[in-house]
Amino acid sequence: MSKDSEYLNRLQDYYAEWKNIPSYAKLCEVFGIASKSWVKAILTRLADADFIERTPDGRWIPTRQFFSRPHAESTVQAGMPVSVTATQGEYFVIDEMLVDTPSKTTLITVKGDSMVDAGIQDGDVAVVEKRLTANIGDIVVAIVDNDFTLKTLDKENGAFILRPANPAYPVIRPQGTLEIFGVLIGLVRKYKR
Amino acid sequence: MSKDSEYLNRLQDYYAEWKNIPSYAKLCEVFGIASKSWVKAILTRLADADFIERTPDGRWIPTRQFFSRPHAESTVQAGMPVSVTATQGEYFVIDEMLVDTPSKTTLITVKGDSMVDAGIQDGDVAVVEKRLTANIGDIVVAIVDNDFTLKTLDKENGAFILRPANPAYPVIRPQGTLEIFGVLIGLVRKYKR
DNA sequence: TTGACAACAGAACAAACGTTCTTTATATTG
DNA sequence: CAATATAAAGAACGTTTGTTCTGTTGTCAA
Repeated sequence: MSKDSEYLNRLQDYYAEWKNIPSYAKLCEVFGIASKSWVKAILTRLADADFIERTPDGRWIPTRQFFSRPHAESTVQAGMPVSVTATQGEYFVIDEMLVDTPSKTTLITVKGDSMVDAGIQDGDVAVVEKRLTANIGDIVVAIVDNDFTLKTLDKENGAFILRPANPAYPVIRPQGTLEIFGVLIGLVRKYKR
Repeated sequence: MSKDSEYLNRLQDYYAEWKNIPSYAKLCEVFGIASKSWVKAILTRLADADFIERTPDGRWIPTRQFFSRPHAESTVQAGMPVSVTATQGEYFVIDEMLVDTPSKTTLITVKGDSMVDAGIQDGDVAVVEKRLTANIGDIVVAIVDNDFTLKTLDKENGAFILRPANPAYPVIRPQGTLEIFGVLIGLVRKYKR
């Protein structure tokens, strides 16, 4: 049982690199053991624990749970340091956390720094749910005069306006069409190594 | 050439359902043909077109391009807006983008606003790769006097210091132990609906 | 000290797999 | 109409795969 989580880790790392679950022979290498039959026993237990499953052809494939990451709720404090409990327990799948409706969700890379004060930087990836309406205060991807732009939706004298979150940029007061492409529901940033 | 895109479609559909590329025999079914050698010829062409590739073990795996969808909205750009990159694939697109080594990656919810100027807000989820060393300039999760904290690592007079990204917070100059828990490699934010 | 169990190793084997080579049918093109 | 390319079928074959069954080793409790 305890060793199985180590085997799972190795399998996850292998999968992250190669995007498949290899043959038993290869898994002997990955796991650092010499017996194919034992590899099978391990995989069977991982399947019982619902980390992997088999296709009708008998090939092993990962389940959703395979991609879950340990989540240390409120362990880290970015403000004043505070005593902390150990990390354990909860697991999260990043995609499930951000995406509710895959067919309506699209990823858009943010260009420019017009939303820096909202914590949205150049190069961040916005998770956008495509829909035609939004509420005041939502951060929306709008199509203004045939251009996509990411701004906060607001209302001024009965007309919709788009507020940047950066004083260096002007408020956009669309004359003519203000078409909503979608609403910002998530944000992803990757730091380069 | 023209038929290959049909075969690619079928392969994409199969992959979406089973998350792997099956044997040549199975692909005969999927493609609706009867010849394994022709399957191989097709896959070889798809590999030349960079939709799939092979692991060192000879197994076929999809490339990034395999998941890319033709996006109808062509590149609209001007001013300060955005570029659109639509993606297919229900799960683990974002995960794959952020996580290189699953076994060393953990998620931590950020508390406080000491890093707001770095675009890190209260409630954001930090994607942290656990390791003991970091470079100057990295944003790290450090253990200072038994407390976790998220700060930028810097050096001052030969000693490591932790800089917040908010002038309202003081620079931390650890006397005694400065232990690195991990390095920030990604950030995820979810906007409430 | 013995017995039981968990954690592996190893061998044996049929079925499946990928590869290569040869052949055939259908279009295309000049 | 002939030459040629494309799209596939099919057979042959050595290798790999998953599976099952039988051993081996270490540990720990009775």
